[in-house]
Amino acid sequence: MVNKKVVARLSSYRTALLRFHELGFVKVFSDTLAEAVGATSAQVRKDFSLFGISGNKKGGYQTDILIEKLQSLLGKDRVQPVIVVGIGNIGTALLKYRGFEDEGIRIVAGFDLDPAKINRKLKVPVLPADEMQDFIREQRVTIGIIAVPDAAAQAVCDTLVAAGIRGILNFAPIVLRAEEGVVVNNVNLQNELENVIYFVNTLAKQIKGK
Amino acid sequence: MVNKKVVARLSSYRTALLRFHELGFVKVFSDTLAEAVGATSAQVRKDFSLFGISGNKKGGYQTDILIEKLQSLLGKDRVQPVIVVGIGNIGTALLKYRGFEDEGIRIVAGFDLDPAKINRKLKVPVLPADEMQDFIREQRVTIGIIAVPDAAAQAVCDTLVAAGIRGILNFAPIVLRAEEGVVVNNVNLQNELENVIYFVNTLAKQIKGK
DNA sequence: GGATTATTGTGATAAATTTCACTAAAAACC
DNA sequence: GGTTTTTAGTGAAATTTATCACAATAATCC
Ligand SMILES: NC(=O)c1ccc[n+]([C@@H]2O[C@H](COP(=O)([O-])OP(=O)(O)OC[C@H]3O[C@@H](n4cnc5c(N)ncnc54)[C@H](O)[C@@H]3O)[C@@H](O)[C@H]2O)c1
Ligand SMILES: NC(=O)c1ccc[n+]([C@@H]2O[C@H](COP(=O)([O-])OP(=O)(O)OC[C@H]3O[C@@H](n4cnc5c(N)ncnc54)[C@H](O)[C@@H]3O)[C@@H](O)[C@H]2O)c1
Repeated sequence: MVNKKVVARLSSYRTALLRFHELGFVKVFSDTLAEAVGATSAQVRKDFSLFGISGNKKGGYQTDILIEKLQSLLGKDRVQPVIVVGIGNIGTALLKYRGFEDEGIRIVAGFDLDPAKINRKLKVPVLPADEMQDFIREQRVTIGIIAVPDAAAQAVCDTLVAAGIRGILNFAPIVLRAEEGVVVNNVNLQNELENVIYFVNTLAKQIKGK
Repeated sequence: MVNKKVVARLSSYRTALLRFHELGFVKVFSDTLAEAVGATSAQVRKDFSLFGISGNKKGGYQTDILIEKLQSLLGKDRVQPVIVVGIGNIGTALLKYRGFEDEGIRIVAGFDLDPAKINRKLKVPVLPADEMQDFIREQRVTIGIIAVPDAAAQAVCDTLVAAGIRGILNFAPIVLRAEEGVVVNNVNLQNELENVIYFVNTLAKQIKGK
């Protein structure tokens, strides 16, 4: 019943609400929120009802209470430690990004095979890959990001899962196999770009064709 | 009828096929392909039938012909020039990534407001934002990637569209408004991570609850 | 305080997407 | 050359996801 898309919308609602809150909005209506995230008002209400979130007939939803509930649903009530494996282009971008901290996501370490990438002095240290398993166990990290080349991704996945990682965000363009109970979410940037290219090309053809 | 998800699968089929081809596979079956991309064989065949791609009863699909057809559908028969706006963490990762070139995606320039980021000498030059519109028009670029802070994203989007960009891959966590006919695809990394966190947390609860 | 208005909450309905399950045809086998 | 096997192709069915539309109700107005 609760699927990836609904949860993604919850995240978007939350992001939008934080902005509204900052702008001083005390309450917000389903259609305001819908507009902000590109959905319909009925969908906003349906989504909320799915999680037992209710507002006020007339009067909408109280911004701070709503934020509170979404925070809790999305696990924002405590800091989530996350590690990044593969400190190349993408891995570095993630490590350097300052936006996660305010959102309760703390990248606690990076790992890489390449000795040149290792640096224990950084605020977010980059450690050798062979220290990864111990680190995960000791720090009880459950979320990992895979940003290694595709050929290495499955092996890294296996290692992570063996050490106790339960959720993976994967940037490598392959389908990872992991045991039941491990959550894998893929971000394939090339596919995303190709998607744009496809629709631009077909739209262009349609227009020419008309 | 043709939606984002189908096209995303086409991209995945293509990626998998290139690997199969490299491994010397001359033909491939719907269930092999399905397994490689995490789909079902019926879905693979349905997807292909949607695009008029047919194989051979028994004998499956001929790898090279299939690749050819997907290439053409995905606009790989010519190089697609792309620009990146905002050469921060994500923008830099994209500019430096070597994998796009082999895939017919050429990042032709980056743009940034910050003078410190400008460098015309690079293989992929980083240019001042105010040269962006002329560049797009002169080079007839139609695809752009937005990797600027959320507060700047809508303005950048408007500028891009005014200059002729028809498709946008957006990394900023806001919903961009663009005129009809402009394709916008959002990649929200924070949402993707929160998704993983959500499902890890709810799975953990379920297990404890049982 | 009764009428009016605005907005939620949700069953019913519709649309989209996926899977099923079977037909047809090509290849392999005997 | 006929039989068996294998796999594509595809309508039909099932499932999932989104929209509609309206009753319920709280605030506002007069
Ligand atoms: N950068 C992009 O824009 C982009 C775009 C599309 C896809 N991707 C995908 O994202 C992934 C990462 O891309 P990137 O550009 O950051 O790659 P990269 O080559 O810059 O970095 C990969 C890093 O992983 C490290 N590594 C390799 N094997 C490892 C292992 N077993 N354990 C730990 N570290 C290991 C390497 O030393 C390197 O530092 C790749 O799968 C790539 O296909 C990236
Ligand atoms: N880096 C990540 O891991 C990450 C994670 C989640 C979301 N994001 C989102 O991706 C976007 C980019 O993130 P980032 O970390 O690369 O940001 P960043 O701050 O490192 O880089 C942004 C760049 O955009 C430039 N810029 C600002 N306004 C501009 C304008 N009008 N025209 C041209 N350039 C302009 C800045 O000078 C800067 O170089 C942001 O919206 C961020 O919220 C990034």
